[in-house]
Amino acid sequence: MKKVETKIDYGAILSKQGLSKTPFRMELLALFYSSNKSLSVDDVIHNSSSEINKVTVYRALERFEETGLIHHVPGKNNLKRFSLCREECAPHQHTHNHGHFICNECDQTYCLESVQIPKLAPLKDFTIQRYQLTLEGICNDCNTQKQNILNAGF
Amino acid sequence: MKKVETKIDYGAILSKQGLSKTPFRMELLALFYSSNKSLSVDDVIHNSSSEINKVTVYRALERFEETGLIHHVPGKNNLKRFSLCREECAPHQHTHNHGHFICNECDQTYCLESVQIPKLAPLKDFTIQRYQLTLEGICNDCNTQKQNILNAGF
DNA sequence: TTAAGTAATGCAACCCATTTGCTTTTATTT
DNA sequence: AAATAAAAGCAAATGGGTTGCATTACTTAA
Repeated sequence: MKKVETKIDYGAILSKQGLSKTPFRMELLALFYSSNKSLSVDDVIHNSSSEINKVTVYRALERFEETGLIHHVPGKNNLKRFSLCREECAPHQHTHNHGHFICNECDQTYCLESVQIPKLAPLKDFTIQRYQLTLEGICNDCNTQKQNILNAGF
Repeated sequence: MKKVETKIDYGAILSKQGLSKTPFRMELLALFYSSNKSLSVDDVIHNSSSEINKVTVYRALERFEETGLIHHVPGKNNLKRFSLCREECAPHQHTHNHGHFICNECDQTYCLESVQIPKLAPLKDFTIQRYQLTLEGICNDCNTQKQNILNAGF
C-alpha cells in the first residue's frame, strides 16, 4: 500500500520557528522536503523559480540551521551543504549521530540514517563532544549512469 | 629508562624521496618530526626561522604528501592540516585508517593511532572507497589550561 | 668542479566560496 | 495603518588556496 503523503504546511513550520514566511523561504523549505539529498548554495540558486541573491541564500540557510530545520553536512571540496533534519533535532542542539556518505563523482552528500556511529571508549587525553563518520565513494546514481554508458557501447 | 632518540638524517630522507635538500625543506621535515601535532600552513610559516612564502609552503606540503612523508588530516574550519606519516604509508598510497580528533579550543587536529575505524557492512546504495572517523571536543592541553585559570581564582 | 638539467622559491595576480556593512523592501505585530 | 522586526539585495571585502612565470638553488653527469 502506498504511503499517504500528508500535505506539509511550510508556512506553519516557518512561523513556528519565528521565521518570516517569504516566498523564497517557502520555496527553500519545500526544496529540502522534496529532496533526500543535501543542498549546496548553488543547488538552491539553480532550483529557485526566481533570481535569488546568494547572500540571501547563505543567510536563509544559516537561519534554518539555527532554528533546527536543517543541519550542515560534510561536503566535497569543503563546500557548504545542508540537509533536512528528519526528527531528532532541537534548535541549537542538533543530534545527528548518523554517518554521511560523500560521492566523489557528483559531490553529493547523503545522510546515512541507518549507519550509527559506534560508541567508542572514552579517550584519556580528550574530552569528546561530537563524533563524525564520513564515508566516501560512488553513489548508486553515478554507478548506474556509468553502467549505462558502458552498455551503450562506448 | 629514557628512550634513546636516534638522530634523524633529514637530508637522507629528502633525498630518498627525490626531493631537493633545501634549508626550508630540512627545517619543515624537522618540524614535523619534532611535533606530535598536525601543522597548518600558518603553523609552518610561524615556525620557520626565515621569511618563507606561503606558496612555497603549499608546494612543499604538496610534495611531501605526494612522496608519502606526510598526510593531510581533517581540519577545523576546513583548514588544510598535515601530519607526519609514522610508518605505514607508501607514496600515493596513504593508509591511515585511524581516527582523528579536532580540538574546538585550539583548532588542532590529532591523529588517534589507537582508534581504528570500525569496519562497516557494505552498503546497498554506495560503493565505499574511504572511511573517515573524526571526533571533536577539547584536548588535554586546553582542558588543563582552563583548569589552571579556574584555580588561579578567576 | 663545472656546466647542464631539474627542482624549489618568490612574486604578483587570480580564483572563488563565504562574509560584512549598509540600504531597501517585505513581513509581522499592535 | 503605523511601527517594528525580519529578510533581501548590492557592493565590496576577506581569506584560504592556486596559477603562471621568472629567478635562484640543488643535483647530476661529464
